[in-house]
Amino acid sequence: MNLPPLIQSFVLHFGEMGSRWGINRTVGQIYALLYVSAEPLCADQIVDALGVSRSNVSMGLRELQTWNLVVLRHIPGDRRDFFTAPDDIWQILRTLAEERKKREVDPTLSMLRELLMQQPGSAEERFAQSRLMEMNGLIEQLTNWYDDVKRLDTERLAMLLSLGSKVTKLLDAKDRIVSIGRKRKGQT
Amino acid sequence: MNLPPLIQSFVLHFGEMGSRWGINRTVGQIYALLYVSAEPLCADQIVDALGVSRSNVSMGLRELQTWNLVVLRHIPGDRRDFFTAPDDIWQILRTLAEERKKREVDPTLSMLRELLMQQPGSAEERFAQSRLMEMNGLIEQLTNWYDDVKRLDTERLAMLLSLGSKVTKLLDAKDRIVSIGRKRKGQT
DNA sequence: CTGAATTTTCAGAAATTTCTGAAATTACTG
DNA sequence: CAGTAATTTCAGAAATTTCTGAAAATTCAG
Repeated sequence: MNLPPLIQSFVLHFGEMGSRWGINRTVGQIYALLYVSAEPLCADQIVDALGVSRSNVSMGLRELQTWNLVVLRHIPGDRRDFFTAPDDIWQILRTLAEERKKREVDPTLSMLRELLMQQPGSAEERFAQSRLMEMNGLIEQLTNWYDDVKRLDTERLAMLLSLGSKVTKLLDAKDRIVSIGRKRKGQT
Repeated sequence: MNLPPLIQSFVLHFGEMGSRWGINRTVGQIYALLYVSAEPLCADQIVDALGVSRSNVSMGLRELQTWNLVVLRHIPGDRRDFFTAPDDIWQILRTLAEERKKREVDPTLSMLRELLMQQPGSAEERFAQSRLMEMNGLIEQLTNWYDDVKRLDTERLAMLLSLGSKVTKLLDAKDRIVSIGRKRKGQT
């Protein structure tokens, strides 16, 4: 590996981290390298920087493309493919969330729905289905929230984050008002 | 594997999914099985249900314990250890979030902070640091939100989720009011 | 204590994943 | 087109992870 020490540390960390997610070390390293590079890089530059085989880089870039995490660029008068990570880190976050949902959450949801359609054949299965229902409900709540929030522009999303749990104070206030309204009408 | 078909499907799915996260197939299967079982199970019951070796189950249970995802139970007059998943799925979600943060986010944050302390040795490193700052800032926003929200009780958390992006409408209203206030005082 | 029941450990076997080099394919230039 | 540059494919090598069986350790009843 042939990189300035600071960049090397970052790249190595992402390589290790990658294996905790579903991606392999090389893919993690390639992405880290593209992320901190000012200019787009071509495959051979990545080979030199990381010291892995050309074919490994080719496969890694292909995987990053299936994740939509990498942008293919061309330099006029140059036949090679160049790659970058998007500039906007919020966009990267959105892509990551979307792809992970597609790969992890959606298949789980359809599995749950399928199993919940089945007629339970025993008390054990009936109990299991009640647990699957709880899981299905939780995931639906989370994905509904996500589907709603992901449409926000970045400024509003950041706002929503900075507000955090304070949101619930507004809700409490609303609840109190509603409850007072009910009391006036004599409904508990 | 010796399980009712519905439960077997669920267990197998979780086994596969497990490998997409940092856990292995057996650990995923054990957890799925405990999750859908009405009663606590002992290691040998898990061995029979999943058809894996006793030692593998022992290691899997130990890993689940380090994740705090599993509760050890004792039955009076029985020397064996019995295990369950917590009843409350929201609690499971909280534990999962906390442990994943501990293992994935926290080490990344300290790596970033360490690298941001270093004096850049070149223009490349200086650019890289600017990218690390963006990443650090994003992760801090997300973890601050998480640290705030995780303290909410389940009812309020569910409220917050169901509100979703509507929160920002309240914020917009607030902003309009503030901006009118400013105009009255003649400050843009 | 003794000994049986239970759990854990761990060396190495088995399975899986990652990576490479060579060959094939594709894409472009002149 | 012919030729070359660039990329992809893929069989098998290398590395890593997972799993097992046997042995060791622990726990507890009598």
